[in-house]
Amino acid sequence: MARGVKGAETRERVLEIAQGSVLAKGFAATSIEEIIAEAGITKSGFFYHFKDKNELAHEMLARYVEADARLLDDIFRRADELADDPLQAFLVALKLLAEAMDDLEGGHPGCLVASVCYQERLFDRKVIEMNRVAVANMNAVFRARLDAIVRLHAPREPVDIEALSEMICCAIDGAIIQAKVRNDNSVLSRQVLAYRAFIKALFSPVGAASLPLQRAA
Amino acid sequence: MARGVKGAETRERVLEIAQGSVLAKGFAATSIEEIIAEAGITKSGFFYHFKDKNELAHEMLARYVEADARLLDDIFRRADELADDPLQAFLVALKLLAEAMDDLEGGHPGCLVASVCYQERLFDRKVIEMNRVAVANMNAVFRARLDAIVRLHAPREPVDIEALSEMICCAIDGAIIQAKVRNDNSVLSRQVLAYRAFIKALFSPVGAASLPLQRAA
DNA sequence: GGAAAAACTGTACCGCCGGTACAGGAACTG
DNA sequence: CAGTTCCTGTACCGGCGGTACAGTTTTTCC
Repeated sequence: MARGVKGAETRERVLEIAQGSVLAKGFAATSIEEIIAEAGITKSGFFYHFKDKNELAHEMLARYVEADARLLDDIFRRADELADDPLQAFLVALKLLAEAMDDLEGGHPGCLVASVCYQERLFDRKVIEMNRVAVANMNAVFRARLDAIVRLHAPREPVDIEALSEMICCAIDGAIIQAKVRNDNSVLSRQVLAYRAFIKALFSPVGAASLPLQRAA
Repeated sequence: MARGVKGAETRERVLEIAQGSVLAKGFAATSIEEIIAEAGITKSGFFYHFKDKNELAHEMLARYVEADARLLDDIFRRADELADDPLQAFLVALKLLAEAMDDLEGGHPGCLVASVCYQERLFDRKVIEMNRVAVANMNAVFRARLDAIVRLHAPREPVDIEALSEMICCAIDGAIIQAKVRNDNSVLSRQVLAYRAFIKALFSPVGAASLPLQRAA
């Protein structure tokens, strides 16, 4: 059962190709024949790695979710190195996140979580549940940061931390959609920075530095 | 060529069924056979109304976009009746929007614009372009409102009106995704109200009434 | 009320593709 | 060289989108 390295490479290649196709056409329209053609393997080879299309979906989402969580983790870790105060670290992290969004060549390819949720009837409970947990974890990360902030900084106004925690994921998923529909890659970082401005306005002491909401261009 | 009323009813029924299926499974997985079974017509009947599946997609999106635009228009018209000042009218409209979101039985069924954008390779240019125009128009409506506001009210902080205009659509589309994934119908109105709080904080004079960000429950 | 148009039904068929099954072979690994 | 991993080749099934077309019922409108 010891997995070799070559098999893992093929799996990874297939998953990457499948993900691209799913984000562009949806899961049902993503044909196995097309995947194997691009991956340079045969149908039998595909079914050696995945027992059916459901398993492909499962592994694909698991891979995506893990990569996404790692990315966020890296950003917050880096932000913690750069700032001591929770609020400052959060603001730094959001800036790093915005920069990461801007660095995406050809725009963000799309959020698999969103894609799955708009095709939920196609997937089994395992996949749906994985999606739910992924979003919950994502929210929890931001929630923990905001909880830490309110412990040290009184908000200018009474504030619903849950709404604020959800808001960034909403903004990102919504911004990906706007970016794709309008073919404008700048939406993503702009919306992250808008959220950042909201946070800054809420928690910075009155009379502090002005919001960086003004657009560069 | 005089279109009868019965034909229009059947078309409408088919489009409604198709939309539900597309939002739950995606376009490719939405089989014509399933639609006609639910609509109580035959395959021949379907192809009498739509020359192919592409035409179904086109009419479905057109219908959705029109309904959405009308809904927004109604809300703003009502808000204009209730308030004279652009800022107050905008805040009223957002509250009405949040209430409308809360009144949806069984949660929001999903945004067809988002669904289409996550399956763009399935549709022809006409459909893609319709999607683009729909989002652009939506943004323009909010943009016009915000422009009117800034003409009368100086924002507390320098502000990127474009980011702010996009933000509400991003929030809504993102909130629909979160609501679906987490099976929590409260996300939508909460995010609309969070956006409203942001607007209020930005444009209300310093020292004004506190934000209604605190959650009721 | 009757003609014309609209709104379908019924049947038969094609081709593509997802999916399955299974036998066999190459390639890496110890 | 033996055993496992990693595939290939072939054959086949069923479902579905889509087409074609003749016939039938229902609605509309004069």
